[in-house]
Amino acid sequence: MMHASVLRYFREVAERGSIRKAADALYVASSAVNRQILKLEDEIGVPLFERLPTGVRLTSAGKRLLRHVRDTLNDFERVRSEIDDLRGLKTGSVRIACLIGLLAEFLPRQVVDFHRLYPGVNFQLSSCGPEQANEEVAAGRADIGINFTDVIYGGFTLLAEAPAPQGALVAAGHPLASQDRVSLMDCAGYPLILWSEAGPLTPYLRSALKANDLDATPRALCDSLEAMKHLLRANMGVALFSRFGFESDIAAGEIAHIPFSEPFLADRRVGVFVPANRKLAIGPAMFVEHLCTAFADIAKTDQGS
Amino acid sequence: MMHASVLRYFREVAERGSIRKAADALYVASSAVNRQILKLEDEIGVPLFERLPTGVRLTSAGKRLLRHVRDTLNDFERVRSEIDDLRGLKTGSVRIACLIGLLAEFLPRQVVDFHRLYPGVNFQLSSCGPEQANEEVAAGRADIGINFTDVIYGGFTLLAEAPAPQGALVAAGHPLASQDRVSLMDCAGYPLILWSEAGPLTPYLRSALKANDLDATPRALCDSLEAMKHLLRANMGVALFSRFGFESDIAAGEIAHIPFSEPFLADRRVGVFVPANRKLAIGPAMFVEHLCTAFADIAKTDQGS
DNA sequence: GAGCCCGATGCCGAAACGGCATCGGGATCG
DNA sequence: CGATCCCGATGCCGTTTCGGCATCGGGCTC
Repeated sequence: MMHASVLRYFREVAERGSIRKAADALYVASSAVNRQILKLEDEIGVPLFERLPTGVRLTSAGKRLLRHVRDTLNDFERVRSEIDDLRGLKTGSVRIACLIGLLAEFLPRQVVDFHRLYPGVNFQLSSCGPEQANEEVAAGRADIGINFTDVIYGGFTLLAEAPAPQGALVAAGHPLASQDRVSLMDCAGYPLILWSEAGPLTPYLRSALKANDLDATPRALCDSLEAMKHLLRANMGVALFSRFGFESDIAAGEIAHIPFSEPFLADRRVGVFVPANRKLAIGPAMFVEHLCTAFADIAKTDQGS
Repeated sequence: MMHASVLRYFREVAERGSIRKAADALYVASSAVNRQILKLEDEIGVPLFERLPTGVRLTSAGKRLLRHVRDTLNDFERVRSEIDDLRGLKTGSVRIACLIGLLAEFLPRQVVDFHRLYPGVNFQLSSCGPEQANEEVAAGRADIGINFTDVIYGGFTLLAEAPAPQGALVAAGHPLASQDRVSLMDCAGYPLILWSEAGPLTPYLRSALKANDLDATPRALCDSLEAMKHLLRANMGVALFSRFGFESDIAAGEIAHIPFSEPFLADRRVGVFVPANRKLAIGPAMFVEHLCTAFADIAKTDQGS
């Protein structure tokens, strides 16, 4: 028992007005209950019961304490069943609208971690562009959103954020791979592998290309991270992305991520958000806490580097 | 400690993020703290901390539990200090506006009982007629009122009530003393000892006197219970009152109380009331609970007879 | 006055707790 | 790359606490 048994003893005695009756109901000897009550009164310093010939009755101090004990035990029961629900399989699902980059590696890792503790929770992961994520959450099609912080405006609560520097992704042998920083202009000189025709970088990219009088047609346009990785590994060109989604390839040394030198690109951040004024069910609430610590880890690691 | 020490251990570990640090702060061996945490996790059935090389960190279940533990310990501290305040002498006073009858014997007895437990609480007892008691409380000059229930109207909360049958008080040897019931008319035939010129009974009394063509002048008019008792013991006449205020003399056999046969007089009730929507300080709140149990005792005793 | 039920208490074995020493593993620093 | 440090985990043991049993004294009931 997490809570001292004297709490249950006290409550039972208070409710039955008799130490012996309470002891019977608790399946312990009345002497044990009696001693716990005496010890409790000694600790509080005030009699909690008045002794009548027919049993005991709460004093005013006892009544006050009983409120506390009831609240405590009831609240504990609630907490306990909340946690039990999570561990078991009674709890519904957590729906997350997430940027494709974090959906690829980061989020599944978090889901796996969480699932180890709470195997009963189901997940629904939707990949979204920065324009859609907010709407998915606002429309109630997702419980939790992950998006760039600069587009998380009113109506949402930002719970955690972490740096997500944009940069160039290239194969290990690519000329850019050895640089510390690259500018958009640097990238414009190479064949490009782009996610889609219109991403958040597109306007800047177009102007950079136009300024250098280069062809605006990317070498490859694909909406699959896996395909993109293949193309990158084959040195087909330069992709523009955050490092999320490529972490394992970067760690393996096959792909390099070089942050942009432009601050407005290098300083982008991603965050976890939920609708303001919507109370999360217990499953999403627990997972969101898990997510937040993961984000805090990213932020700390990044700060340290 | 009323609450299991594991609560404090858990909170300390959660806040310091380290079992050893927590153990140092708690002045116990780290192994003891560690074991309590392990046992707790075993009971809950879910890890509460993730173990990092640098210490521990709460899981989402742990965070949920921490909220509960914090609430519990904080609330307990509050309850404890409330009770301590009462037992000690830090708490202010309890002001009671009370009908003269209950102020004489009943209320002092309750005050003495209460004072035995909580010697730090001071009292201010005001004797009031039925017209004044409500006003004293409403005006904030008293925290608690005791009055006839039929004049406790809106704006007050009636917390407890008990029968207060009105009747005739006479010396032991008086002709009425042997009767079970008396009517107002019976009394009108004897010299009267009245509290004041205008009490709640006055109109009925006057009409009874007038109907019998008797003198409306009472033999004695006095606003002191002590004086009234002396006059009664000397067989100076009949007093009209509830038995409250004369209990010891009745028990001693010197004075007799004969309830009225008229239901609207015999069925009068007195009650404890407080202003609706005013939060009582802890002292008055505790005393009012004490009072309520005392009233319940009266009601029960009376019902049994 | 006998019997009954109440809480309180002495006694004893069982269980829980805390302290000490130690282990193994990851982080850190020279 | 190894020495060191700090972390949580664990085996061992003395102490404390807890619960069960029997009993006591005091009101209440019949």
